[in-house]
Amino acid sequence: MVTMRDVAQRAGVSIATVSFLLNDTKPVTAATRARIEQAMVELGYRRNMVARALASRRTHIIAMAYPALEHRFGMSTAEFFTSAAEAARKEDYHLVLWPVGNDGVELRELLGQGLVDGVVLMEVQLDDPRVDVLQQAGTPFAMIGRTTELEGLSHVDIDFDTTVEDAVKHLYDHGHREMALISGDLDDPRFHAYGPWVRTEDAYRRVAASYGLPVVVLPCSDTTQAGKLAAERLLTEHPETTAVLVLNEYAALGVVSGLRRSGREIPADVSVLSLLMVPETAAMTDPELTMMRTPGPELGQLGTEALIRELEGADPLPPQLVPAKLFPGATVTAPKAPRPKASAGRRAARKARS
Amino acid sequence: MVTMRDVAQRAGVSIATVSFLLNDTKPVTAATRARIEQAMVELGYRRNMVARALASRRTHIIAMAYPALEHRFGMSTAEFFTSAAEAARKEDYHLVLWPVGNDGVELRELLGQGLVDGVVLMEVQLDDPRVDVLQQAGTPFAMIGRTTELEGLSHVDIDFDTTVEDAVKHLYDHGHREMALISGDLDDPRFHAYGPWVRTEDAYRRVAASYGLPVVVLPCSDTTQAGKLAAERLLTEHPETTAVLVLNEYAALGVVSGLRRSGREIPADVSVLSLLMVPETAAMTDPELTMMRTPGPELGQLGTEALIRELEGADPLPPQLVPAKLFPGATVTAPKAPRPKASAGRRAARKARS
DNA sequence: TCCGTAGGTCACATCGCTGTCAAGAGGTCA
DNA sequence: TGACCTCTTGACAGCGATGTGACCTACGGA
Repeated sequence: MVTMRDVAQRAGVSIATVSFLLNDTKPVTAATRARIEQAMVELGYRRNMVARALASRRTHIIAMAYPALEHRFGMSTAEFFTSAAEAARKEDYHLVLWPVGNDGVELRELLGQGLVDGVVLMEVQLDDPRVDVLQQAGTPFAMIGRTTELEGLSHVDIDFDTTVEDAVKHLYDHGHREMALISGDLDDPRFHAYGPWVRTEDAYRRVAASYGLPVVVLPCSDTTQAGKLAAERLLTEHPETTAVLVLNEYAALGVVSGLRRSGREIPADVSVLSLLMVPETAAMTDPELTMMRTPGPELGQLGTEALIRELEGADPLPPQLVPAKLFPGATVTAPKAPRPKASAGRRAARKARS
Repeated sequence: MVTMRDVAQRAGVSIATVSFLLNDTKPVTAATRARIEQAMVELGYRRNMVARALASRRTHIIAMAYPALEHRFGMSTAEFFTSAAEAARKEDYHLVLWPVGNDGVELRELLGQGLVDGVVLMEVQLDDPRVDVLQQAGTPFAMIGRTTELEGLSHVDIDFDTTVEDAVKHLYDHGHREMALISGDLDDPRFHAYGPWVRTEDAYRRVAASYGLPVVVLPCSDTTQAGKLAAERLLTEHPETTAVLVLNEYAALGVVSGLRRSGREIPADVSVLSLLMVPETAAMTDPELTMMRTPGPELGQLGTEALIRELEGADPLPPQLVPAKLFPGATVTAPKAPRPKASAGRRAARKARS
């Protein structure tokens, strides 16, 4: 293995000088620099990360802690990951995906080993034990998602309020007045405090009310199968529904099949709008789903940047909320028996909301 | 930070003794062991991986090198990853997902830094530049997939021959005689040497011929959209087809929509069988897809174990090929106009194949 | 009684790099 | 010429573990 000592020797300088050049910690004359750089090329020198980490107490590794057991690693997550990895590489960090349990035990173990400089936390719960672990360990971290208590925690998240607002507006503007939300299953212990589900459902209740709409919410877990069942239940319990919003992307696929299996045409009989989805998944149904596109790339990047700034001691990035943007597909249209335009009263109610 | 020195001091022994205990490298008296262990608990000692790595020249980190740019990280990949991570943890290794390019450049960089002990290679191409990089660097590695030249390379892979054989047999036994394979798009430069696609297509041509079936193969890339188009093309070019095998799981979803959009009932008019898929994806269509289930969990585990054995200097695990197993869904049934049972001649032809 | 052997323990060099502190080189100014 | 800077470079003490070689008991056998 070629070490710094070898390079220094060949360049006729001390290893300290090589280190200064490599880390840009002290100025080095152009001539010396040239000699060192040439020596490095000639010897094929590559700096040893482990030794560097030990000496500097910085590994330049960031772990993306992903609760692999509780959450399936789907397309959306993959998006977060790849964009985060890219952002990290730009700043000379390695981002790796680290599967950990939601309870924080494995995370504590990981931190104790001193292998990572910081952590990007995914799938954050409203009251997440992993946050305590990280704080206790004093490890810098950024959340993609957020806990209820946010005091000084750097985070980025989806702007659920705006997302839901835009989604409902889209349907409302098409003339829908009988909507339903197929939400998450908050009774499932794994998810009862899962931020995206709680926040989306809250937002929907608020927005629907402000539009003067009846509030219909059905729980549904995160599988296609569950989506099928939820769709069937919806049709029995609320046959008047003309448009349905679906929170989970896999459930959304099931809702489409479920509705169709029960004889409904999409979108002729029922419009469907998926609230958090990636284009790949939207393309899986026929017709292609209209969706709010999860801002995975943005959030992955922002979260990583926020963390790195903290690691580098730069000014912290302010927390950011990014809404999912509407991507029209072909599953939303006007309801069959068009209702009269919204009355002035309703509009007023909506304005008053604010 | 609590170091070994602190523990040693508190237990009244030298740090060497602590190290011996921790690594089980030399025997330690029960009494000494007890003292040390108590000291560790009291101080909350956790051994520093970085220092350990530097001194022992083993980081205990395994990278799963995934070509994130060329291949989408889908459900199947997630399965490989999680099962591999689990297997690694059992053997006291950390497995992390490391996104690298297919050309080997980033991989070379990663290896140079001395951060990983070994590499699990995913999505192997028939002639993979990453293999050269790994061999040059002298880094132990195991492949999930395989190159053409396998001389002494430890690997595990899907048994494409058996998988395709079983799949075709399933359809044949249902009475299908007009099949088609919607394969990978080998003209796409990213995939022209992608093992699974090449091997599956080869196997299919062989098996179909041995069954005396007409060989119909359509290229198709790995998206739902492409699957839809391929289905339409199939119906125009080979309207006689009664059963279709689909290689890529996302394409399979598209094939189902495509067929249905063209007015075909599934499975009444056309049977569909997906060749490499995970149950979650199979559940996304309606009716649920009949599939050959990708042996992701098995392969992830086997690959990791093979690598770890190599790292530990144990006897190498022999290369293993695992077939995908049939998971009946509801997309395969007998063709509408039942053909006469296979003639004796055909059966003979099949037997003769071997 | 003496020696050999094996089991336990310790001191210390080492892994490859960082970063502090000190010192050398060269220039400026009085 | 000497005092005083500034700009570069070097020596060296860590970082927290590993693992070799030496040493120090005990104990059994001759």
